Amino acid sequence: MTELRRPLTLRDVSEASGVSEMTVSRVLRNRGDVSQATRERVLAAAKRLGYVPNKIAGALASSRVNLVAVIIPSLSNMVFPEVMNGISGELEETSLQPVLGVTHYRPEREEQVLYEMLSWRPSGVIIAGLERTDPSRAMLASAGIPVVEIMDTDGQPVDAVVGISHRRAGLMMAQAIVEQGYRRIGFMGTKMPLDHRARKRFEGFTEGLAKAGIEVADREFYSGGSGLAKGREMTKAMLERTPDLDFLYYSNDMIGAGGLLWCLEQGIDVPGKMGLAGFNNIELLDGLPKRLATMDACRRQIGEAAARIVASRAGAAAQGGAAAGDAPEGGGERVVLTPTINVGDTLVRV
Amino acid sequence: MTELRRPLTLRDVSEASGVSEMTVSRVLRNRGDVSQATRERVLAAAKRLGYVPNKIAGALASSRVNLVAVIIPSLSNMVFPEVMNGISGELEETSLQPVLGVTHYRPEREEQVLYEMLSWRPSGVIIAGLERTDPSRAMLASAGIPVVEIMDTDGQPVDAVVGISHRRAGLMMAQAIVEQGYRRIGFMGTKMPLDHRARKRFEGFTEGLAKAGIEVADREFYSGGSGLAKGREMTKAMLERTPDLDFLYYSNDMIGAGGLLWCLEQGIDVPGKMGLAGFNNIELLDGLPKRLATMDACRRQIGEAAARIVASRAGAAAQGGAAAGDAPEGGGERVVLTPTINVGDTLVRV
DNA sequence: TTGAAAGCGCTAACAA
DNA sequence: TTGTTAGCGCTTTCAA
Repeated sequence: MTELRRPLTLRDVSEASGVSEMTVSRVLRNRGDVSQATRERVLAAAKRLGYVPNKIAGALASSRVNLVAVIIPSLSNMVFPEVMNGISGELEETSLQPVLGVTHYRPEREEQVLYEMLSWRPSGVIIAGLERTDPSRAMLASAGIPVVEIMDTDGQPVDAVVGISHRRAGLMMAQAIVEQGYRRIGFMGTKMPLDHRARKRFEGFTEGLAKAGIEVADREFYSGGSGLAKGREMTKAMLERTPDLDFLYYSNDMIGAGGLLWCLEQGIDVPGKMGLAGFNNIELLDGLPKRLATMDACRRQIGEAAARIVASRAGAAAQGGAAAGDAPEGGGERVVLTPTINVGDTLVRV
Repeated sequence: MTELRRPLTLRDVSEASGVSEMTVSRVLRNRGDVSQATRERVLAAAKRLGYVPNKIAGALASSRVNLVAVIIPSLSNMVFPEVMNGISGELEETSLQPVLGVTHYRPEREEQVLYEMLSWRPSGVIIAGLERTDPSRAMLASAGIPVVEIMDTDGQPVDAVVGISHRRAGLMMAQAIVEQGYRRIGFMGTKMPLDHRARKRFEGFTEGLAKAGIEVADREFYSGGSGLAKGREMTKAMLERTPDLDFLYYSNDMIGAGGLLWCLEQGIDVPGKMGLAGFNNIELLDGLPKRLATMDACRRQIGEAAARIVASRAGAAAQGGAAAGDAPEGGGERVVLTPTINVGDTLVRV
């Protein structure tokens, strides 16, 4: 194998195969009519040389980039990998490729990441949440590409939106809890300014309780990883502080699972004396001694629906539908999924 | 806000500010000397218009791309998000950006992803594992950029490598187990052809046992997600089949945790009658009723070290060190980290 | 400190 | 079916 001094170009393949650059380009992209004989010669030459096309040049020339920017707050959160899987699963059918950016829940970081990704002129953006800085919103609005905001539908999207209403999710859970006769309810969750969706669930939750004339009896907020251990600690602390609670609502399954394990160890009668519920329906729950009640946030479906929107609009644009920037090109799709309660073993008293 | 018909270019900023394109470019990249007055006019115009530079054109012109391709098998695996965090943490100090590709443990998918990413001419590649198809290896070898293979050091890298010896990890665990007097040992793990690192740990493990004249008494392999539930099922099945086992070694913490929960529910004396160990030292373990013995795979450190190698070499190249393709440019770094056993509560008999 | 010209590697559009 | 020409938006290089 010869050591190369520089990356190969189309011209190298052209010379090696005795076919014009243009025709080589056609062969490699499967565009236009090329005779079988020529095609084979080109392919053979490209393979022999180990040619890898330069998408940068291609993208500049064609002003077409098969990238979709996906911007999420975190990878550690369990939630997002599954959304990602939905997105990539759906995009595999197309020529689009997801490119991931992570913001760590920091708005200014989101701004940077967005700027960075938009400067690659992707074919679309899928971005978590609806809350963002004005500059971020302005960038999205003027990018001239499909923008899908995901996870949450409580707010004003820039363009399309796919998600669930977290407010409604909280409200539904409150109703289910009240229906089961629980009255002294404690809440544990992440510090709110960071996590808007958790905040909205909490707001919906208190609203739901209020309808039954109930207030949250105790609450605690934490920051840092959503671990089992955190759930244990907080649960212990809360029950020592407010021993007469009969229900614990957690803003995510991970801390909920920690709380559940702690309660079971203490020999607390679950769900007889104490009910528990989390949020997200993570796979983990299936393996616990009792299944924590929770709510399915439709993560995979959200990813899939978002990807479909981008793919269909990007496809239409590529096939020469509306000109770039031609006003809201049919856009503004609004997909509101309905989360379902998974009662598990910790909500319904038998 | 005026609706735009096309993406803004440098020329637009140039016209709006009355400064040449070249000088605008200098301002926006902080290169070369520009008077304070000019700089301010340009910046103001760019901001007012909402200009976002086109990196595609920039990259083509400068043949410099601030992207690092990161290729991993899965996002669901717990392991990789933390490696990713290590990588992005380290790259935040530089101008490099990680771009993620996921292979789902499929070699042919790896080949595609690699081809796709290399066609964007990234400044480096960080890729999990050492086992890959010949075409993949060829692409990496001839890309003319730093390549860091991570996680595993048992094998022949293309260029640099950062990781642990999984063979040695398995062997160490075997020794620790034997030292504690366990003799009837069962193994549970993923189906091997998929997961080379799990395979190597298993090989090292059997080798370690063999040194003590012991063989694995029972084994079971599964495919599909590494869930708590899987660990429960398998553990139950194995202990019904081979009731006299006194130790269970799991190829990952998740199934190990499931097994542990099951054993505790059954009232099995852990670690007196039955020891257990997993692999990875995931955060989850801290919240279990007993902490599963495990091994720290140095995930974050691996990500950091890999990113440092890419950053330092990419930096050197950009500053005009060796010409591209100039033979192994100082490369071939080899970072072998040493995993440590975390004995938890399930390995050491008191 | 600023500007003008050339060209990065590819593809669109048109010609043969 | 194949080839030619121009140019995508920026940066490099060189001149002023």
